[in-house]
This record gives sequence, C-alpha cells and structure tokens, in this order.
Amino acid sequence: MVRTPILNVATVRRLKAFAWATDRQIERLLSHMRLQYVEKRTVLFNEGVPSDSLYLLVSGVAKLSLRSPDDERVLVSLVAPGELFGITSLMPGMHRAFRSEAFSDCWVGAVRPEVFVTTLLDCPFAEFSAMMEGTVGRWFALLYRYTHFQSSSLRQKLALALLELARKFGVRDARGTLLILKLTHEDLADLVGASRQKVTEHMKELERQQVLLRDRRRLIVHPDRLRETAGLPVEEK
Amino acid sequence: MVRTPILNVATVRRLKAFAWATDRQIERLLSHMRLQYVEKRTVLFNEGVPSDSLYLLVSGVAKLSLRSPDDERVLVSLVAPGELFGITSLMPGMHRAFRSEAFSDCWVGAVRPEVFVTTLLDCPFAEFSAMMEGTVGRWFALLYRYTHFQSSSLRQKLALALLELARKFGVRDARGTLLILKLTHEDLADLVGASRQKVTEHMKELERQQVLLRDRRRLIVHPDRLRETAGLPVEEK
DNA sequence: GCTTTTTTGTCACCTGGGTGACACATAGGG
DNA sequence: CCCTATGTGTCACCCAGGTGACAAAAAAGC
Repeated sequence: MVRTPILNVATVRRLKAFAWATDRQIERLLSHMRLQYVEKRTVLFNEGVPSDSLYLLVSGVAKLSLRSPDDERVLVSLVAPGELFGITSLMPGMHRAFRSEAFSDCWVGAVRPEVFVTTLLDCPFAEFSAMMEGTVGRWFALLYRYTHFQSSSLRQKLALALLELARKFGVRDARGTLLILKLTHEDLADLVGASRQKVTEHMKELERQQVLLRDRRRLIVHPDRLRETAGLPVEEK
Repeated sequence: MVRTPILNVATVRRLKAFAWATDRQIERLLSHMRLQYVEKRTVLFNEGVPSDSLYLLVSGVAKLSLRSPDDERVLVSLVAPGELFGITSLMPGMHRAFRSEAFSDCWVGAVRPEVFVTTLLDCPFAEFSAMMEGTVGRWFALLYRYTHFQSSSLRQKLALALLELARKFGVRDARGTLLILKLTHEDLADLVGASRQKVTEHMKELERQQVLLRDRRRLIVHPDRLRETAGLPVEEK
C-alpha cells in the first residue's frame, strides 16, 4: 500500500517549488490543489488535448514525450520532484505540446492555472496569460520545431523549417505562400543543421514535387504539402 | 539615406504586436522605447552577456544564433517584424542564451523589461520575473539542450543530456554526482534520439574515460568532465 | 555592359550512426 | 533459489548525409 504524502508549506519548501512565494500564498495554493497518485506508465495527458491544469510533481519521475512522424516516441524530458509541468495551460487556448506519463510511480498535485496565477501574482489570469503568449509563445514554437527535428530526416527538417518561416514571413499569393525574405541555401542549411549541398539537392527535389517553387530569389511554398512532407498530422495549428 | 519609421499606436497595431494591450498602455510603452537602426550583420547582443533590454523588431529581419562546440554558427531562428525578442531579460539574472544580429537592415525598439512589465501588466517586475523563471525557465533549459544538439555528435548529445539529468536528479557523492534514477540505455537513447546500441558503446567509452561510472544500475557522473566532452565553454551555469 | 562575387547544381568519396541478430548478465517475482 | 523478463555488450552490414572540388548561373558593383 502507498502512503499519501503530506502536502504542506514545509514539504513545498523542501521541494524548492515556488521559492519566490510567501507561506500564505503557498497555503492558499495548496488548498486548491488536488493530489493524485499516478502509477508508472499511466498517461496524465496526451499531446494535442486542451490544457486546463497545471501540475506539480511531488514525488517520483514524470516523463514528457511526443510522437514522431514514423510513430516513434521521442523522450523530450524527465521531470524531477518540485518541478511544475503542463505549462501550456498558462497560455490562452493552447493545447498540450507533449504527452506526459509517469516514468515511475508518482504523486502529482494539480491546480487550475487561473488559481495558480491569481494566488501567486494577484493579477487577472487573462492578462497574465496574454502576456505569456506574447512573450514566450515564440519559444514554444521553437521548442516544438527542435523537438520534432530529433527524429526527422533532412527533408522533413527542411519542411518543418519552411513551415515556420511561412508562418512568420509568408504572404498569400496566387501560387501559394510567398516568403518575403531572400534566403540562400546556406541560410537554410544553418537553420536545419545540414550541409549546403544536401539542402540544394532536397530543395531541387521539393521543387520538382511542386511542394514549392522559386521566383527569382523568392520562395513560394505550399503549406499543406509541406506539412505532408514534414510528416505532421493532417491539420494542426 | 534611411528614413526613421514613425512608431505610434497605429504602427504597433499594424505589426500585430502587444495585441492584448490597450492604446493607452502602448502609448506609455512607446514613450519609454528607444528606436535604433541596426545595419545588416551588426551584432545586437552576444550569448552569455547579462540581459537588460527587451526588443521589438519594427522592420527588417533579425537572427538568433549560437556557437557550436566546433565553432560553427547554428542559426536558431529568424525574427519577423512585430516580434519581441531578447526575452531572457524577463527572467531574473538570466544571461543571453543566443546571439542576436541583424539579418537585414533593421529598425529595432528597445525597452527595459521592468518598464515593459509594469506598463502592460501592473504587477511588480520582481514578482512577474520570479514567476516566469519558475514556470518557463525549465523550457529554456530544454531549448538550450535541443539547440545545442543540432551540431553535436552522439557523444556530445549524451554528455549534454546527462548534464541536464545531473542538474535535476543529481546528489553529491564522494565519487561525483549520483543520479537518483534507474535509467536504461534505451531511455538515454530515446532522450538523445539515437539507437540503443550506439548509446551502449558510447556509455562504455565514457566509463573507460572516467567521465562516469556505474554502481549497480545507478549512474555517477563527473559534471566537469561531462561539460568538457559536451564541448561546452569551460564554466557555465 | 562587363567584371567580380555570391549562389546553385552535381559530382565522387567517406563516415557516423542506424539495423538486425544473438550471447551474456542482471534483476525481480514467485 | 530458480526462472523469466529485461537490460547490456558486440558483432557485420548499410545508408543518409557530410566533405571537397569544380563548373554554371545569378546578382551586385561599377
């Protein structure tokens, strides 16, 4: 039988969580936290689902992972006791970026993000949340790209990188999405961590497959087809 | 000659920056923002330096990069007009994670992070900043690892991953830093995106080189030597 | 327009790391 | 304590992508 841990201010301090908060704030927060036992291998949340809770790992080890194009699991990170996770819940309408499951038997505390923010910061959740999105949302996109790079071929990495560029620098055009930058193959190579030569080869091939085309030194891409060659699930934000 | 752009509420709205803020807030923010022209290839800040400004890209394209072990530049991301960058300044005492330079001629607005936060959120900077660190600081460490993976050999990736694990799960021990987890080579392989077999080979070699040792199924690592094999600059947080 | 510099396209060749296969070691459960 | 399942060590072989080299094509100066 497993004994339920006691979750009080002292425990939280020992875990070095919320180091910046006062005892009173932590007490209030704890009163809204539901503690749950999660058995090894159990999935706490899956990537892509709406995120409505923020978690504190009390004991054990949790694991964040994602599914790669060829259906393998990429282990993104291991979560240590005292760490907060499920942070997408702090940004408005954002879905889970990773799957979380128990790497060993765990005790986990869950709170609603609104409670978390208003308790520890006394500022409306909506404002904080918008601020987070405006500032760190970008980093998330980056992390997303890099974690997906992990198990991708060069072709897929290129597609992923071009998709990000299309989102940032693309304008609609009769023939697709026009990237308003002049990029050399070398720039792209630096972006995906490959050699210039191979990038040239793959770009040629992508052009041949009508995934993109070039008008002088401007690229026009076809996001849907890019998404397909990147091996991403059909529709995604 | 270059004409200085006009930076007013309308311009900011067109850039879709700070979409959540009111006109009054944006006006106040702008009154504290110093606009500067940055010529192509000019470095705005370097990785590792203290970060005391937050930037808004007004026009042009900026570039974030880092130097890899073998002294190559990894292009981490291209920044589009309307994006905020230099976000490490929002976390207490954090140093720049990347170098930022102008990819094309740019106009950039700079603000002090305290002004940014207090203007847009009306909450003390110190509190917001601590909150950021406590919540998204972790993601930064991840992004750091993944961006460094880009140009690393398997051996270096392993070292990087083990360093992160040591930071999270390590306890000091007479022989080094003991990781209080039972990890299989397969777990490590998933973490660095490699095959189990190769991980076995490299772990064996690292053991032979006294970078780490094994006590039953627990790892004891030597962070300094790991840092060395990871090809990281000598001392770093 | 002509010259210089920067990109692009394509080779041939090499190497780090993936794959499959299998023996051995270890750890846990009963 | 034994048996089974799970982890480790080591092969031989293959392939994606790196490297160097060089010619053709575009851009950028002038």
